[in-house]
Formats: sequence, C-alpha cells, structure tokens
Amino acid sequence: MDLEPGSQNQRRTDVPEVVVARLPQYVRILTRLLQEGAEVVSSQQLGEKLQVTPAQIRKDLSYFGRFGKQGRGYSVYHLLERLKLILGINSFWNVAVVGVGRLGRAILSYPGFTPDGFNIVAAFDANPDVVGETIAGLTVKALDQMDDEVSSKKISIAIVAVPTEHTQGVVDRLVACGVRGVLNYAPISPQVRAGVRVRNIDPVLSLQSMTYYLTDNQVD
Amino acid sequence: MDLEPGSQNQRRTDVPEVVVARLPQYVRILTRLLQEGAEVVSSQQLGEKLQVTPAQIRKDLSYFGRFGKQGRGYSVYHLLERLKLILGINSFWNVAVVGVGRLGRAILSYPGFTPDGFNIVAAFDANPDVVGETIAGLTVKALDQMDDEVSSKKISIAIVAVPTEHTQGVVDRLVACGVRGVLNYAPISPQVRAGVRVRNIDPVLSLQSMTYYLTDNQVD
DNA sequence: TCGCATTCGTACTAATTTTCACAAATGCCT
DNA sequence: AGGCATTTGTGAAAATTAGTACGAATGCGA
Repeated sequence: MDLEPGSQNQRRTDVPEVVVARLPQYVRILTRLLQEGAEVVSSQQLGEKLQVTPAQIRKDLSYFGRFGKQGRGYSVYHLLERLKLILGINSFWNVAVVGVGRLGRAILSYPGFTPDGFNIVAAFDANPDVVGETIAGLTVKALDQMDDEVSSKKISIAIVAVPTEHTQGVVDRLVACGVRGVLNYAPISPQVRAGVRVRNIDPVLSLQSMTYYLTDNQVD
Repeated sequence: MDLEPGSQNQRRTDVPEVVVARLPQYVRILTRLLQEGAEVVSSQQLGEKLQVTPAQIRKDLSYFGRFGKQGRGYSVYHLLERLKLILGINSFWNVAVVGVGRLGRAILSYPGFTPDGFNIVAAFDANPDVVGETIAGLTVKALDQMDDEVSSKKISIAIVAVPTEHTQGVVDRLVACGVRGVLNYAPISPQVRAGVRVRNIDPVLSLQSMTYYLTDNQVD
C-alpha cells in the first residue's frame, strides 16, 4: 500500500521536525480561540497571531490531512482535536520529576503542565532528607524506587532537574526503567539510545545567543 | 569598503541565526576542554562531542574569520576567546530577575548564570509581601523602582518569571526602562519593538513536540 | 439561483541550510 | 630536507525548508 501525501497515514518520520515543533503552538492558539468562543479560524488569522505566514500553516497541516474548508477556514474545535491526537496529547501522559531542589519544587508546584496533557504523578530525589517530604500533594521517593513507580504508575516521561554531574546517570537509570522521553534542565545534552527522546531546557544558551545581537556595531 | 566573507567585519545580520545559536554550544565545550588542559582541538573532535558534522563547525566559524591551522586544528584558548568576543560574553552582562515566585527564586539561587557571562544584580516583584525580602544576597525591589535600578545598575537583560497575564505588561515596562533583551518563562511570546530581543523558555511546548515521537505507530 | 469574495490544498519556485570534496597549509618523522 | 598524514577554509552540490500563486471548493448575499 502506497501512502499518499497529506494522508493521516503519512509516515511519521517523513514529517520534518520543524513542522512538529510548530504544532504545539497551533494547539495553544486554538485552545485560546476555543475558550473565546471562536468557531472557525482561517490560516490568515492563525498566522497573524503566531507571526508566521498563512501558507506555512496550511503547508504544515497538509502533512497530516485536509482539515479545512475552502472559503471558510478551519473549525477551531475539530482542528484542535485533530492536532492533539496527532501530537498524542489527547489523553494524559504520566510524568515523574527527578530532582527536588529549588527548580524541581518550582516544577512540581507549577500548574501549567496539567492542562496541556501532562500529569506529574511521582517525584524522586537522591537526598534522604528530602525523601518523604510532600510537595504539591506528592511524596518524594528515593531513586531506587524509580523502577517500581515507573512501572506501576505507567510513567513514560521524566523531567530531570538534578545537578549536572548526576544527570547522565539519572537519565540512564530512567531509560533502564522504561522512560521514553526526558525533559532535561541541566546544561548538558544527555546521550540516550535510539527510541528515547530528549529535550533540553537551557536558559544560558538562550541568553548567550541573544547577547550576540545586543552588542554594539549591531545593525538590526 | 567591501566586506569580504569570513572577515571579522562580516556584517552581523548576514550571519544566519542558526549559526549564532550554535556558538554558545561551542563555547561550552571549549570551556570544558580548556579546564581539562586541552590546547588544541580539531573540528572532527569538536563535532564528535557536539553530535554535529566537522564541516558544519568549520563553516559556522568561517562566518567570523579564520581561527584554525591546517593540519593542526584550533587553539582551544584562542578560539574560546574569539567566540566569547563575538557573542559579547567576554565581559559580564547585568541581569534583573522580575517575578520572585518559586521559579524566580530558583533562578536567583541558581549559580549557573554567573560563570557564563551573566550577573544577576537586581530582583523585582509586584507583591508587597515579597518586596524587601533578601534572596541570594539580593533585596527584592518593587516594580516602580525598576526604572532607577535599570539605569543605575546598567541592566540590559531581564529574566521574566511572572504570571502569564502580567508578562506583556512587565516586558513593556522593562523595554521602556531600556532593557534590550528578555528571557521569558511564561507560555506566551511577548511582543516587543525592533531592536529588543526575546527568548522564550517553554517546557510545555518542548514536551508536546516530544510526545509526537512517543506515540505508537511510530517508526523511529 | 447565480455570482462573487474567501480560503484551502498543493505544485512549483525561491531561499536557506547542510554537506561534500578538494586545494592549500602545517608540522611531524625519518 | 623531503615526504606524508592531517586538517583547515571554502566553493559547489545537495538537501531541506519556506513562500508563491493558482485551481477548486464553499457559502453568503443579491
């Protein structure tokens, strides 16, 4: 069976990563539009809100199917549902936070993950003083309870906020436990086997690429 | 006067943003190599550590000049110095943190900004209960002291960690005070006038683009 | 009902980014 | 000193990504 382009069956690896990276932004805008009561939206309007060209939005969506109506636009509700399905955020992902320092606590207490498809269901730390503490309704567990908890709570994503020198080791243990996605806050890029995905949150890199444009003899 | 390609005088706007975004990663590796005592490094070795092709590294560097020696590689020390100069992180940037909630406190207490060219020299919050508190050696000031502090402490970059609904307003005030770079942690992209740079830290978007690859019928 | 203003989906074109591949240096080793 | 293995810097080619432009729907309003 041949896969026609634009089919929902489009092989997922054929979709450029840049396109996938834009989809969550579309989801966010559509969610807001839905709350505001909008029923239909055009690629034009979407593009204005996101600062991208309408053509790019139509092109991006065309990798996955045909969701719009000529002369009318997209149904906010239906496009949103489809995109959530494509991204796999139509149901919830169970997430563990590893590392309950200041950053880990901020993450645990942040309410913003839950409405967007993620449920933080476990917290781990290596420090025995921290283990047993309850934060945001979760009791912090020791690292050696990871295996049990990851299986029993069906955790497939971990948010790792541990000191840099422990990051690779912690990620290795998580992957061994069956975790398939890692959001890493340390200033390194952990290496993982094929099939496991890593995203790094690295504010220092962001700042350092920004200063390039803030120095003098800058044209802009 | 014509600008030859590869000259240090290369017009800064001619350099692709993707290239600039990679430079801080080179800086990070070079810093580590320097600490480890390495004197010389080849694009090959650099590429292995960064998971990019040697050709890309050479090409990236060639936008700014000729820093290597054929048959030998790059002087770790000199390349590092040059890259820091190019990025504008050879001296320190004074930074303000706006929003002293859990995340703001984690940022204020994080020691990782300072070795990389940034000094956090002020903290602001709208909440009168928080104003006056001392965190990581800094006294939290009220928002209406921003103008004074930004001028007197020569602050050109702000890290904004305030609730989403206040973010655009806070960014506007910061820009009015003379801030030229913003690192934003709220899940929106604040709009600013030309000449001001924004970088967004948005873990939810990172997670949501990751789940695409974690769903089933995934080839990988 | 018919015409017309919209807007999608996409083939085609343009721009950007990455990779290739090779001449020109470099310095080690004999 | 000469040969040789190495590695840079860079044009040119390839691959990727974005933008243009237009035929085909769509539905509103006369």
